[in-house]
Amino acid sequence: MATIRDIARRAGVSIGSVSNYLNNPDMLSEETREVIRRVIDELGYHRHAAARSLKSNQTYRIGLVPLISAEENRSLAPSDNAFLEFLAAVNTTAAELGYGVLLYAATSEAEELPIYERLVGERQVDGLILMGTRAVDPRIEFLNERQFPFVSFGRTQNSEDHAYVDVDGAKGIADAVGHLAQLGHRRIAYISPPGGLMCAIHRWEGFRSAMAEHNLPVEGELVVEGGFTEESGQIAMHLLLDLPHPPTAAITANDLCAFGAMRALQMRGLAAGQDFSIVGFDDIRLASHWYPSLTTVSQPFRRIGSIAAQIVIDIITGKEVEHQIILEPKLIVRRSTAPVKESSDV
Amino acid sequence: MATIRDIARRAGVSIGSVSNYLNNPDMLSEETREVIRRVIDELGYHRHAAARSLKSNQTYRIGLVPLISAEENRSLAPSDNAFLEFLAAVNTTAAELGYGVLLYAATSEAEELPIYERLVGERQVDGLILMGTRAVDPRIEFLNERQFPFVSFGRTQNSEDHAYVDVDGAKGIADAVGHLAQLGHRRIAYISPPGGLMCAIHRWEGFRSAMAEHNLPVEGELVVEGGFTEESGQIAMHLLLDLPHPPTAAITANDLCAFGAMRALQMRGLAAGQDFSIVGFDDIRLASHWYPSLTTVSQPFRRIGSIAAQIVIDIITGKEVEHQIILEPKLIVRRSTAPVKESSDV
DNA sequence: CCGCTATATTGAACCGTTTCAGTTCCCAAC
DNA sequence: GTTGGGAACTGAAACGGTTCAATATAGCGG
Repeated sequence: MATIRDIARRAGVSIGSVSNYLNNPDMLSEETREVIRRVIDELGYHRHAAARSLKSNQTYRIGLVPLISAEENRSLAPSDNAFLEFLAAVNTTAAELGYGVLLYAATSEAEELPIYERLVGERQVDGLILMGTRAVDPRIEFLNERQFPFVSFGRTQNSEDHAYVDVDGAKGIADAVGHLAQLGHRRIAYISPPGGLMCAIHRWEGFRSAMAEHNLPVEGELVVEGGFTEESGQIAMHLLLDLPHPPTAAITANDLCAFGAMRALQMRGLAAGQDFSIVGFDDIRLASHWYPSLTTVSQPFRRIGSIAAQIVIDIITGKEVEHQIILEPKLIVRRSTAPVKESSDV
Repeated sequence: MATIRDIARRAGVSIGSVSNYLNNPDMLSEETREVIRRVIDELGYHRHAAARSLKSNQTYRIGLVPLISAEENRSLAPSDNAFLEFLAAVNTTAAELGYGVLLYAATSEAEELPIYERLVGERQVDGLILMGTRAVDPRIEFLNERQFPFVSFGRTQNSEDHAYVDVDGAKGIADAVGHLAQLGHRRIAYISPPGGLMCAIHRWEGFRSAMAEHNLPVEGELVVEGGFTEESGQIAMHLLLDLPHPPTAAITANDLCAFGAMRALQMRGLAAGQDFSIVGFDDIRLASHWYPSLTTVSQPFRRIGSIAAQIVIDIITGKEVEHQIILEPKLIVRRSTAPVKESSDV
């Protein structure tokens, strides 16, 4: 395969000029550029990425370490459309800016940190995008300490010292509570995201304060820790329906969880959207196609992914821009929520 | 950051020994190994990936170029769970074998080939995994010509000369036809995958021959080209229901398409699984959670992804193994198919 | 005690870029 | 006609590994 030397020889110029053609074209005269252009075309020359990286310390790659559950059950980086939308946007925006996305799978939480250490240590990527932040996140501590460029989707306890994009989960949940309150629901259950996650903390805060604002009591038995899977929603809903004095509505961890909850209702002969109101989170594509269609808090995953890629590349290239962005989610009202039925509210 | 020379100096050995420690540890005496191990631990040393690649011509990365529609409408590399499952498996298996997965988004078909040329030309990856193969696929022609390691998910017209994993789509569709025929359906519609795709050809062959086998006529008006999206299914189904003599069942391009078709039924007051039978393809997770649950041809995406990664890495490392694998799909019968209703079969 | 083999270790050369100090050339200014 | 300065171009050195021919050392039989 052709090297920069082959091009130089064939074009009758020095390797320095060829390199300049590739990196600082306006240092060359138009004639020289033209000659080099022709030879490069002729030979179908491409720069050797590794050689370039070695010398320039840039890989033009950003890394992403998804947590993939081997057994396809409860995973924090949910194996669902939300992640896919996010990834698609990251990937598209990165590609537009000339960056590839390196994926390195972790199959358990314990594997994560070593993978980050390797990616950073081997200089496989110029920057990283994290997801599923915990309140205290060892990955973020590590990257901060190493001063490695990164951005997280989600905040942490100490978010002032790193770049992030996040959705105002508190507001999203508060809107959901408001919506249900307006429909007359008083016994509103809350199926929370998995404990360690920072988003669980924000959302809980939103739930708590919105309930207070609407003068609704938060009852311990109506608060359950769920997960981002159908199964978790199903289990949680069964639990709630087994209570002596069950709720009339539930706000769930995400849309998949909501689907599971709806399934539990169905199994007991209850109709979601009639006998019981369900609110999801995420607004994945199927939410609107579900039956009944799902009322849910919409997260703009494509925008989030695009912004995350943008930010981490800005950091890499040393551009000074806003690095801490919180987007507004939006409550999408559909058919899975309805006015409370007197009968069921014993 | 520490280099191999730092390690060598500090351990009192030559750089060659350190390199051997990393690549051929049994060339060293136990004592030397021990000393080097300690120093490496102490300094948290990792090999510089680019330097390694430059000399050894190996990147320990495999590439994947998903076709991502910017406007999130009809895409060949469908933005749905099927792809995600596949990707998760590729990524997991690759990681197990020490490979990362480099994603480079294409946002249009025209962009694809140039991206492959760059990835190969710049030696960004050691091998590639393709998806959504066309009957005559320029990407495959290019890679074959360059003798670049790759495997495709899906066959082509000339599949003898490249490695692939595929599902026996013909058999899957034939099974679906058999199932519907057994339920008494005679007017079976077929909503096909997009035209250029090789899988469309195989599946069509399966449909045609299975219909013949069951002595059912294939009527032109009951065959529609669809796509891998809900929208396409909805449109196609409306088309079919507008016919003077509509079908009683339909086999669709994939599960999303089936969901769209079911939605069209619903909009006309027809109940899928009662008034009309629908068969999907893929068996994504939501198929079983849908209402009514979807009868569909199950593709083992996780196995496919895992095998694809395995094969391409085998090719890269020069291992001689079976490189052309066809997996059996499996018809999963659920509630969206039922015996034909006499009334609707005018 | 010598030569021989096997094992362990060494370090220079090389991979293909980027970078930068240095050279050449040309023209404007005095 | 000399000088100074800028634009265009050159090529050696460096990036951090891997590889391999050469060397050192140890062990052993005769």
